[in-house]
Amino acid sequence: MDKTQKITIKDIARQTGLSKGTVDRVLHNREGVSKKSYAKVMKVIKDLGYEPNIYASLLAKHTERVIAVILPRCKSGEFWELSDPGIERGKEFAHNLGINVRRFNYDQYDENSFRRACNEALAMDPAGVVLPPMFRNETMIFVDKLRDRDIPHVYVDTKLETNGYLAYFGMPIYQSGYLCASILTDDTPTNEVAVIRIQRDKHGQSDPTINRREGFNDYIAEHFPNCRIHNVFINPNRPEEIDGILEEFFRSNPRVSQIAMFNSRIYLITPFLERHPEKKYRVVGFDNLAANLSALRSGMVTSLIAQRPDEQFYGAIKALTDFIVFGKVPSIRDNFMPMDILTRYNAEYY
Amino acid sequence: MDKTQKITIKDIARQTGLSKGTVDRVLHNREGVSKKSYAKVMKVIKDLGYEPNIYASLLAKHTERVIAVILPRCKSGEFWELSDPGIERGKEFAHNLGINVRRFNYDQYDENSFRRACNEALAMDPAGVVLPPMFRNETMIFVDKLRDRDIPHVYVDTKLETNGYLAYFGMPIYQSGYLCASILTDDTPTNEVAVIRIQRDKHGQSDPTINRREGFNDYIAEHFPNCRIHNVFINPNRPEEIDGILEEFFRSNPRVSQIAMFNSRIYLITPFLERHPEKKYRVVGFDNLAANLSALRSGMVTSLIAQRPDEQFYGAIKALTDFIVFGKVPSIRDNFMPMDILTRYNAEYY
DNA sequence: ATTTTTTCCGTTACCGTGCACGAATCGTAA
DNA sequence: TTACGATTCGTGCACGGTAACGGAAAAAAT
Repeated sequence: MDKTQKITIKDIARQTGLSKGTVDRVLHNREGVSKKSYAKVMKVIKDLGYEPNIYASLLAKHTERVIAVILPRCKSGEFWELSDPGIERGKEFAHNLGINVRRFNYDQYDENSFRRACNEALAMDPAGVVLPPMFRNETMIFVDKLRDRDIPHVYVDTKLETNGYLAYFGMPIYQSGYLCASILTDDTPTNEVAVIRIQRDKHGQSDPTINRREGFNDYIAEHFPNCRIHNVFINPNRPEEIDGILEEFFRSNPRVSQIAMFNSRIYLITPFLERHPEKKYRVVGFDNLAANLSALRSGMVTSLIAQRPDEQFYGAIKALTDFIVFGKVPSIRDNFMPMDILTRYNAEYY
Repeated sequence: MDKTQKITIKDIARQTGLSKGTVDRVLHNREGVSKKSYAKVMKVIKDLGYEPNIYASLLAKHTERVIAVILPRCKSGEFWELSDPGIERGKEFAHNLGINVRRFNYDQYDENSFRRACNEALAMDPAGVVLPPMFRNETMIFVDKLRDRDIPHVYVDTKLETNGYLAYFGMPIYQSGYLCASILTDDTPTNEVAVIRIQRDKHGQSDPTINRREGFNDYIAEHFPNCRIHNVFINPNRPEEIDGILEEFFRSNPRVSQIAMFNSRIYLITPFLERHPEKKYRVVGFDNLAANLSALRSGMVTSLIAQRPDEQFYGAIKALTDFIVFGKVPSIRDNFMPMDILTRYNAEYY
């Protein structure tokens, strides 16, 4: 308890017969301290269990420190917007400890714009960086620069298998696919399922849905080896085509009644679903976008699996702040967020 | 941004032609300030957008402030233990803002012990109190005393319909029953379900399972009006009887294959379930106790609905701290936690 | 008008750290 | 021994706010 008066630098100075200036030098590993004094101070610090007073420290130190958060520009209704509240909470947390959080946005389909955002962040000489590694190569280059300058960084969403990162906050992607399959089939015998996929020209971006699909396929293979998985491709840039494709597919495969989608755009198929309420499709998608939630509420979508992007960013900023201010290395390096199962009956509380 | 130098009380003193002492008095509503000066200071504070520096404040203020958390003694493996990590996180948060969190425990079946804990807390002259209102009457009396002393309090878990509380953090209990029914039936036609209930001599305690049962019954009535709900009573204090009761019931009701339980003790029936793996019961319970989780992993329990008791306490302590330190009144007074649906495939990430 | 009381306000000494400045001490070479 | 640079260390102010102390001004009482 705090019954005993808190130990201060002055106490240590007195105990060692040195001055607070010297104690301060030891505490910050600054040069100009003899080995003997250094050892003496360290010993007393340990014996007395000294803990610095952060208020006093923050008050006396007037360097502006900033954490850079580099992420795709949040378009309204899209995935990255979900991380917003988490960033705000992180900002508040960091602010209480004297650190500003600044965001650097880029176009998630434009590698150059990503590079620009990174450089912009670097120019601020940040005390730490949070980013999802959207473009593999550019991220590697950027992270190397950070390492040169001793700037810690934390990955969110996905991570790179480099080992310089301080922490990672994301979802267990493979398992999310596995979970998706278990919900879709509800563990009851299943012969055919449809997976709606998105046709896209690759840009060297990391694509978490690949991993997720593996988990899905594995679950199906393990539990229902005879189940057939149909792949249906749609193109979000040609919304007018989608309905036709779906109509066509489900007309020729009338026995398929379970539908999954591995990205956040399950809402794309709701118009189709709404035209076939009698079919009672079982539909599982990902992420609690507003459009997805409304499909959930109306009963078109059965379940959504949500990954708390906000918690990811909050966790990342908090971990970075703790490291910068207190020197605390995160006890867990790879942090997996819970996968929330949302149905129409619990969605409104998320 | 913080480009412009932060406004300090010295700035305000200069602007108003008064001294920092007076400004300080105004800021804390202390007496001894003329109306004229008061108004002048308030105006300048507003004009310049002054925000106090909490570090300096915390540093200069040497009063020990404490938040009292009054809750049942956490027995290992029982419900209240789940709130522990949340209290710890809250403690850390509060600590960063110069507030200590102290717990006061009592026996959850003993009203006198609850009263003693309350008085003990009161004797510390706390700056705020967090408590689940376990005993209605005693809580009312206690809360009245708090109000007399202007001590804010926050309810967790359940709330009383008094209106003196600062905030409430809990789960939507009725809806949790509704959700439970929807998961148990998976929206497919159902004729019979079993609800395992606990026989207990009432002690004037609040019993959230009543409300939950209502939600459950309503869902069933709305969706499957012909479904029969069997009530099976067991007594946790006579564990040796439980198996016999269950065997007996399910022998005479062989068509019942869906089981729900509204308290946190679904684990009580796993021995029975394990002896009948061929029946493939669909089982839904509440709360992620260690014992429940292991039943989930082994496949005996289908789903658990968890209510994040830790988040409740964290939220409560945070809200109280924000109120005490910054005077912030919570933007949302009644805060409902998400109801997490846990299955064997996502449970390990909670 | 003078004294007493009350109201109002400025001054000042902190709180615990950070850091710049300059002084003391040490080692080494002339 | 003296001189001189390099180390090592102590001193003191600053950070922004708090609150006790006591003095000045205003109001009330004599």
